Amino acid sequence: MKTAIVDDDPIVCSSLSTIVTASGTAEVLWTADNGDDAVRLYEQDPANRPDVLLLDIQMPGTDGLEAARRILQRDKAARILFLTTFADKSYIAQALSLGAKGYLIKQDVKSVAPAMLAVMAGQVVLGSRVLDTLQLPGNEAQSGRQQLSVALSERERDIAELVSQGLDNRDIAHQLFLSEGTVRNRISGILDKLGMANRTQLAVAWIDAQRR
Amino acid sequence: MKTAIVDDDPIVCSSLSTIVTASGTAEVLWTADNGDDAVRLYEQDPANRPDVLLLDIQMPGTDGLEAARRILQRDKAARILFLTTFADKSYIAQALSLGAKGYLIKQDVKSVAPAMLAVMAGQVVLGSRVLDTLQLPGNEAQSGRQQLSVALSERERDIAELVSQGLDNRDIAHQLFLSEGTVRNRISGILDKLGMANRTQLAVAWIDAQRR
DNA sequence: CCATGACGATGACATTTGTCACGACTGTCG
DNA sequence: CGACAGTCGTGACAAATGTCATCGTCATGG
Repeated sequence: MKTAIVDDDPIVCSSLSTIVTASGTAEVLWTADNGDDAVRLYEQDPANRPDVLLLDIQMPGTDGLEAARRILQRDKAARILFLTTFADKSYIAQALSLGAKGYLIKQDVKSVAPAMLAVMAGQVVLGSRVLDTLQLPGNEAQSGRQQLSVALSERERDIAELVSQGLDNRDIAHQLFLSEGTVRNRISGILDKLGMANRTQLAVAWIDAQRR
Repeated sequence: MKTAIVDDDPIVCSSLSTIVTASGTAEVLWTADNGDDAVRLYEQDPANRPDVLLLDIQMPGTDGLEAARRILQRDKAARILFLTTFADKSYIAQALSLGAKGYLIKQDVKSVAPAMLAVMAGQVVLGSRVLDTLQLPGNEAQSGRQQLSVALSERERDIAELVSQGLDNRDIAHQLFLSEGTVRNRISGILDKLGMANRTQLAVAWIDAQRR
């Protein structure tokens, strides 16, 4: 199987390459660190396209969603597997409505190879936490628009930052002049938005996201 | 004030430089990414030595403790401020018995500048969690030797790894074929060894440590 | 042999964390 | 104006987490 990797973090790119290659799952045709390059490289040689494209969402400039949009416009058969840090409801909704073949969380790297195989086999793959994030029943109301709130509000980011420093709720409340209950509620909201199960996951993902 | 920074992670080096410089606390004379270079650079120009040396402990080759030992051997007046990831009891004990002027945890970067000022003023600075790690009463018994158990056992590392992936105790227990109670105990032990307060701190520090 | 330490387990306990259901205030936008 | 979103607060409750004391096995090394 042939693949290509798009991620603005060179560390992620190379470790993904290693994993994919070492597992014998696929050969890596090329990598890119931004959406524009990705689109260009994908269009370049129609005869030698990746079977599955691993695509990060958060990138400077043209992001993964936009890149996917453009690629799918030309090649309806493109198999795109999003591999990103957050299980943001808005991102997931957009990715899937675009026609992506999968949405994985960077957290569990080991699942990349099997996911690629599944995608090759025509399946759609969602990371464990991704599915939980979406409420399965028909998303009535809310027509087609989805301005849910990509990412977090400023206050939420403040709190996420402190969580990622290992502070407990009491300390966070003290530092932000809030009640402990509010902090708990805020964090609960953040976890819900990002499809995470606990503060540790938030801390880990947050650090990963900041390190850009 | 003049300073120098020693850390094997270039990202840490540069961000520390930025912080120290931007805060107007000190100018950075040089940086090094290993103990040997640090000793060499320190000895090089006795007339233009850093007032405070920021020193990481975990580095390939000659580590921070060894470097400090050698530097202090020649210059008893050297002011060394350890800045490292773990509040490991053994590390702290060694650092302080060597005559270091401080021991900070990388976690809270903002405290670096004030700590340097305090050290310049002749004080010894310990990060908040560092002090808690040491039992204040006379450490009777155990003479001078300290082979506590630098770092963690293999099993403990297994668990730390899973914690840093955001798994909860139940999942960790399941994945390692342990009881949940054992997992709790193991984590409790790890936190104690490293002077940390909760799993989130462990996760954050662990990721930081692995990213080398 | 015996001490030691890593490993695993249990049960009890206190604390922290996460959820839920509320109410209230604010500023913005159609 | 009303709808709405973001913010902050409370109280109650369930679940997860961390700590302790205590026990047993096993391997290793003096």
